[in-house]
Parts: sequence; C-alpha cells; structure tokens
Amino acid sequence: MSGRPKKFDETQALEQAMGLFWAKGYDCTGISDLESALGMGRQSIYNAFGDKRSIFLKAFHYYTQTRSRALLTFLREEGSSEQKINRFLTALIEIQCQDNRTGCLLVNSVSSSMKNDDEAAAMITHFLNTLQNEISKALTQTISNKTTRHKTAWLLVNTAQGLCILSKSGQPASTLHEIKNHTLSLIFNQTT
Amino acid sequence: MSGRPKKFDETQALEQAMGLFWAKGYDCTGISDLESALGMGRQSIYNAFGDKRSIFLKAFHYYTQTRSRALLTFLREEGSSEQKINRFLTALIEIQCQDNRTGCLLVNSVSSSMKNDDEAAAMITHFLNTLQNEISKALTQTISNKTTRHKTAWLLVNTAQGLCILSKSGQPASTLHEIKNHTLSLIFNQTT
DNA sequence: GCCATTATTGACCTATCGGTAAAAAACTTA
DNA sequence: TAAGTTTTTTACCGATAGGTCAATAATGGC
Repeated sequence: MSGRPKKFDETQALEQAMGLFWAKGYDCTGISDLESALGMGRQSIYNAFGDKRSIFLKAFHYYTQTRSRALLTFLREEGSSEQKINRFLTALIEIQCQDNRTGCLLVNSVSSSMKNDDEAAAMITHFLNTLQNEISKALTQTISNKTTRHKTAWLLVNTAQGLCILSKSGQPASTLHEIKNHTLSLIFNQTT
Repeated sequence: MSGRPKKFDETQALEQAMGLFWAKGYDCTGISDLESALGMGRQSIYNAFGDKRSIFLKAFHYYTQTRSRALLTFLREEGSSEQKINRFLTALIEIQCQDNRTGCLLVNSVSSSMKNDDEAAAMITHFLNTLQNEISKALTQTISNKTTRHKTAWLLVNTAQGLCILSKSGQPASTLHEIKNHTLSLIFNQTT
C-alpha cells in the first residue's frame, strides 16, 4: 500500500464529470472530453472510476447526493405547506434558468441510452419516489386526506419534471414562474 | 428525368426513420441502423434525404405532422372544456404507455444534441406554442378570463411534458392517470 | 539505497462513426 | 438497340469512439 500519490481530488473530479454529463449528455460525452475536463489522463480515469458507464453512475449518484438533495431541503424548512412547495419550485426554476439551460441530469438521463441501464433506472425510480415522499410530507399540514395528499404530491413531481423540460426547451423564466404560481393557487387557493 | 425507379416509399421510409430516432434518440441512431430499418442502401438514403441531420429534421417534421397533430384533434372534438382536455391527456397517456416507453420524440430531442440545432429548436418552440394555443382554445368555454386561460394552458402544456418523462422513467399507467385526473379536478372542480 | 506498491504517461488497439466516390443496374425516350 | 437519366450497390475514406498495454514516475517501508 501507499505508492505514488494521486494528483487529483476525487470529489472535484466527480464534480467535473457530473457537469460534463449534465451539459452534454451521456452519449455525447467522450472519454477525451472527460480527460480535459478532469485534467486527468485516460488511464488514471479508468483506474479511479472504471469504465464510462461506471463513471456516469458515480457522477449520477453524486448529483442526487448534492444537487437533488439540496433541493429537497427547501421542502423541510419551516413554514406552511404552500411556502415549502413554493420555495422548492422557485429554487428549481432558478437553477433551471441559470447555467446554459442544461436541464436536470436526472431528467436528461431518461432520454439517454442510460434509460436502459438497470442500475441507472433504479436510481431514477428511487429518487422520484423520494421526491414524491418528501413533497407528501410537506403537504401534511394542509392536506389531511392521505390519498389526496398522495395524488397531489405526484402531481407536483410531474410539474417539476415538466418545468425541467420547458426550461431546457428555452421557455422564458416568466412562463415557468407563471406555471408554478398557477399550480400553487389551484392547489392551495381553492377559492378564486 | 425518369431513370431507375425508386424501390422505396418515401413516406414509409420517413415513418421508419422517425421510429428509429424516437426509440434510440438522435445521437444513438447510426446511419447503419437507418439502412437496415429503411431497407435502403446508404447512398440511397443520402440521395433521398440528405445527411443525418436532414434525415432527422424531416423525420421530426413528419412526427409533428402525424403523431403530434393527431393528439391535437382531441382538443377540437365537441364537448366541454374538461372533456376535451381529458380526452387529450388520456390519449397522451395511452400512447406513452404502449410501445416500449419511448416517450415523446419532441421531448426526447430536447435532451439530445439536436437541442443546440437552431432549426430543431425552432420546431420545438413552434409546436409548444401551437399546443398552448390549442389548449387555450379548448378552455374558452369554461375559463372566460383571458390571462387565467393563458396560464392554465401553459400549466397543461407543462403537465403533458411531465407525463412524457414520468412515463419514460417507467411509472405505471395508474400513476399517470391519477396525475391527470387530479389536475383536471383542480382546474375544473374548484369545489371539493 | 532497494523493493513493493500505486499513479501517470503515451502509444496503441479494434470497431464504428458520418460521409463519399465510382461503378453497375433499371428505367424512358428516340 | 443505343443514349440519357436516375437509383442502387459496393467499396472505401479519415476521424473518433471506448478501452487496453507497457513503460515511467513517485511514494512508504525495510
């Protein structure tokens, strides 16, 4: 044990790989792209992370543990159900509209060849369920009926996915905010 | 004029090309795949449709003129606004849940390298606007306020996009129907 | 200083990518 | 039947894909 020390920081490398897969998609990201983005030689990449699929899965997992998880915290901050959902969707829209409209890595991956990868598919399903569950929790204060809460949570998951696509397709932030606000008013402001 | 007769039917070839791009995505569809799917030699394909990008754009246009347009007709059939939207979303879900969960070619393309193609992007934007407009028309009977109608239409466009992603990510048809029904009840059934 | 261990470097592999060139085949017209 | 036109066939091109091999460099322990 303990040979030549690593030149790279593993987390930083994952961050770069994630960014690349996020921006270019799994299928359009080449190992050469990763070499220059990570500042690592090809063999070092393979030593550290395995083949392309493994690199993606690790970067994908890193994405859920950082980006996705960060969004979920908005659902846990104190406040009314409407405030929680509002903060969550507002943050989502803000993220979606900065960068270069790269969308959500999770959503993007559904339309890549990774859709047919069992491990990736399992991670996607797992996160969708987590998201639905967290939204459902955030709704408990306002929606007492369990099945209504369940359905509303899935509706909001669906809304979030749609916003990612609409953002990536170039819709202005104002449109996305209108969708968000109108959704909130329909759910929480039954009158008017 | 009039040399060797074509062996292929142009529309049928476009149908196959569309199916291939739909199922595998732009980036994972090779010319070799097209050769076997269309039953045409490489040069014949290039003669008939141009390079890969041109083939895609023609197949994509064909998709909007057949599949997408077919869906829009549900918004024009007679009935209440709720019936129109319901029929539209029901048909969408049915289509999404048959086949092999290939999603919507339009939505898929947003996450392909064609996202950065001006012509493809313009077609996507154009269709989204058309869809929003058609939904808006279908809502006139029920929602008199113009800006509310406008916002509701965008919300439904967003819902449709979300359903395509959730379907492709493997969610059961029952979940999609629940989302649809709950959305409808929120929009049209303000009481309860 | 030498050895075992681990990382980096650079060359290399095969397969496939999108695209092209030239020849052969099938038709119409004369 | 011969000429002209268009499509199909077959072979090929350079570039790049993902992945591997062998040599070199840098460390800790003895």
